Amino acid sequence: MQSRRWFGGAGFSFADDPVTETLSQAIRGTGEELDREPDTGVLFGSLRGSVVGLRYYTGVVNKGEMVSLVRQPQNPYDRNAVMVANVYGSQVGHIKRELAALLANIMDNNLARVEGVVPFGVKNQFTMSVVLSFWGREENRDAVVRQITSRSFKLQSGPTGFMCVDGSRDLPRKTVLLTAEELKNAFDNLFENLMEDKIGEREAVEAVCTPLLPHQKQALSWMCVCENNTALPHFWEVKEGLFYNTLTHSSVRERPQRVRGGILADDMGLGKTLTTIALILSNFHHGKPLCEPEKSSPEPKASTTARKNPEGKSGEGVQAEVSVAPAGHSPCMRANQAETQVVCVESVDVVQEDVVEDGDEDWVSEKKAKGRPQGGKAKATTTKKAAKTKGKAVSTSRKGGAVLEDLDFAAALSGLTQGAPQKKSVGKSVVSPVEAASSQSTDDPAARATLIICPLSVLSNWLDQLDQHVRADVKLNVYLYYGSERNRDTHFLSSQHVVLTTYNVLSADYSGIASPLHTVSWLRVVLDEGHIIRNPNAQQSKAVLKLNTQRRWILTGTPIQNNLRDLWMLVAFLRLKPFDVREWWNRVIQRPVTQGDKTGLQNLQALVKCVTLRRTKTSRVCGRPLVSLPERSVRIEEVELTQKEREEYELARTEGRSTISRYVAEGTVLRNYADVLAILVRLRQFCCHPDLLGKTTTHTGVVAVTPAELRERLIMKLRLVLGTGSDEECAVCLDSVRLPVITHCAHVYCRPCIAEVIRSEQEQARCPLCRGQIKASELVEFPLEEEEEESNLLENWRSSSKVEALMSSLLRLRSEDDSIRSLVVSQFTRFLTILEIPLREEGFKFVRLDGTMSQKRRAQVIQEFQSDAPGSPLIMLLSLKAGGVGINLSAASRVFLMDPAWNPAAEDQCVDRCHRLGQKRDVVITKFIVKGSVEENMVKIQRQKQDLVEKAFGTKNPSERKTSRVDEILALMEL
DNA sequence: ACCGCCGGGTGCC
DNA sequence: ACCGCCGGGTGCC
Repeated sequence: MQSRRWFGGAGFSFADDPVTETLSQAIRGTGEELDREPDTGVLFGSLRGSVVGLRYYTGVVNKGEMVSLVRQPQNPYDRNAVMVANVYGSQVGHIKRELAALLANIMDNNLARVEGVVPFGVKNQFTMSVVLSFWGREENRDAVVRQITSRSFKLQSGPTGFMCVDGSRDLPRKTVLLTAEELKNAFDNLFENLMEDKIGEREAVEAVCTPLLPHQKQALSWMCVCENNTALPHFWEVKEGLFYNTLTHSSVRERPQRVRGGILADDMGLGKTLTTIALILSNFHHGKPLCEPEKSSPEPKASTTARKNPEGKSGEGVQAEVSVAPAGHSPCMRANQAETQVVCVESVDVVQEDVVEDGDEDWVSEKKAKGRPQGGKAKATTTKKAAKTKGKAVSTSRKGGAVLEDLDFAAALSGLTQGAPQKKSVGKSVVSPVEAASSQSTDDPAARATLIICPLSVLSNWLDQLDQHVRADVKLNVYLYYGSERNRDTHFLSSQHVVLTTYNVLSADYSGIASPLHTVSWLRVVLDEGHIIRNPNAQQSKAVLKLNTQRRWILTGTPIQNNLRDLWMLVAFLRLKPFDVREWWNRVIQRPVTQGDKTGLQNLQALVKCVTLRRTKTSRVCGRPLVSLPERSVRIEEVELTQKEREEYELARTEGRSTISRYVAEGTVLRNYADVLAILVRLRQFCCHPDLLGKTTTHTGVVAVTPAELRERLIMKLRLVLGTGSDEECAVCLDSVRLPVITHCAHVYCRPCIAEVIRSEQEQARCPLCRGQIKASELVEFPLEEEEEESNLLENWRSSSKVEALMSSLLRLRSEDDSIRSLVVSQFTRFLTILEIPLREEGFKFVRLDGTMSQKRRAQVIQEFQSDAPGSPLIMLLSLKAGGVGINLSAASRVFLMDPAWNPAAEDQCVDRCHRLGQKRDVVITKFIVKGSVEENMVKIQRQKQDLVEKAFGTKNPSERKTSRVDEILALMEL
């Protein structure tokens, strides 16, 4: 019989078991095409079938529980085989042969996604019923129905009452639907109020020389608990010897792997970096510190220059601060050494959790193996006692000066009981988090390095902060894994304390043959700005998922922007079972939530809550604000145009209005969207400076005749839409446009996004915005030209009202207090160029930061601006979206916003770069608004926008967005 | 599986 | 005895 099992075996668990890995990969792999739109499929109907061969597998399925159907084309007995697996990836059985033939046909041809629900409970011994439902695109309905009926199965319409996740009843679940507004609010608040009341505080170890603020101590405490506490999240219970998940109502025999890590989603500026550094130093194996200061020989802070500068000559791949002491004698290694005195075997946090060790469990389970239920209480007591006994054993088991550490002890215990059946049955313990050290005992104790992955822009920030917050006499090995000369030796990497790298390097390595970063067994992986990996199709996301580590952290200020799907990737990275498998995420969370199902949302909230800590700048702890930032005030300075400027402006405005009116009359606004936008951009540019338009003064809107002319026109539009730094979004990915291309119908997308549309729709490809025909060959991108007329711009330089307004503000400021630094912000980089002239003339020392600069140059500029050395610049010219989040410009306390942005959040984000932790002065923001212009209207709309309750996330389709944007434009033009 | 199916043993009652 | 019937072995794909 054994030999007939070609796949699977006795109750396998998740990641550790290679077989399961294959299985979950198989599950992941299925239906990926359809999974791309999990919430758009239509239900064709359902039918009852049977699952056979139950007795060969260990997967348990409860009444009403969902199962997944996985094709097994390689099955030696039947190439049509369809395997049935439960939520945790354990195989349950197979679909009966004849039905499997039908499903194979449907699944292989991608005609429908097939989902299974088991209507009757666990007692099925040999076969069981399964209700299969078929979801897919409407155009495939006929084919599916035909397939089913031709094989004389009967398709019932509707879900036949067994669709519920919560399968306690055989009745269709009553779904409580939420209104869009409720949903939106709930979603907005998803990440709010996640502060656990019981969260304690924890001091960092001495090695961290910066004192932690109270909220940072809380975060540290929380992070340590997340890492050390092997208890399962509260939605797991032990029921009748099985691990039961209250979210999915399903059970597993094997203890699911607990998430060790989470999402630290604090607002930026609250010190996520510092807290993470504190975590690295404070919580090595078993809650003990990684490094302690070398008290014997305090060394002067040395060689900081080497680590500081990723761009130094040899710059890249520097070993920062080489540890001199042989590894074994380094204090940093102590945690691993048996002969060292153990300071605290269990951290305070762990002790609270009522630990039950592996061995104890077995002991308990054997005791009560026969006499079933009842006395749950008695069992719990036994468990507790066992825990206590064990605790004692640990603290007294010194043998020849060696102390058995808790886990070693646990391992020893489980070793003794190896012969006993590996069945894990623990009495229903009083404390809901069920512990078992089993997951830990599989950890590689040699793993010691933390890998930090961040965007290039904050790489230097990490180095700075490590330098700043770690005591100089602590030998922390930090290796910057970056640049072509980086050391790829895995032993070397493994021996570091911290390895720092970027997402780009990671994905570059990953696409290679043997990725060093994927070979190392990490103690911890930290994703800084973790929202970067929200697109699961991205190479860097895939690379990140494949890292081999015990603990996983995501640092982000913006865990989700507007789409539930963003969250999945984070969940998958954390391996939050079982939702790291797309199917369960879709079925349990995504589809229900997008359909407005209240329980779906509650599940989502529970899920998020158990892995996330988020505080905002305005959060309060015990009634006190988290951080006390200096005041910030906004004043609007109205700018009057000169007579001549006004005339020019009115001319352009009148022309623009008539063009747009014509589109409105023709009903072609949407189709001429880029044109409309261009008109608007032109007016906004006029408000800043008449020369901003450059050579784009040609009239748009005129129908082009020759292809060259058309191309020229499209490029011009593209430049108008994007080149100015306005925040246009791609209608496919709904993100800011990257690698912009413009279609012949004048709509702008990211090249990869629209290329994918064209690839998948082939000849029928249509523009997502206007449904016009599009072809790959007709996509126009920016030519690599420019710059000839830049000098022209500066030679015939003239001023403008807004320039004058800024200059007089700056001059006044300098005469009042010449230590105050300012950010001068515009969306138009050309405007920044124009501003350079008068700044130079008046003898202001300034730097400039915009999106065209190399990362290297950016870091230099930021450092220069932040430096308090005499003669350092007073002003930074900053393009609104340059550098993204996370840049620290706290040296500035004045912000001049030269032109209003579409998106008030972009302005806020920009201001936040100086109004953040470390800011000593009150921050004053000045917004220049030209009186009687589009700018005034933009400010009005910004205000309305803030009050506006938008429709729920994700569901809003791109053209809808554009429609509302068009409404805005009409309002701006007073049409 | 308290089934169905297979195949060997068996063969009036 | 080329059947029926009985009862044991057996059992997913």
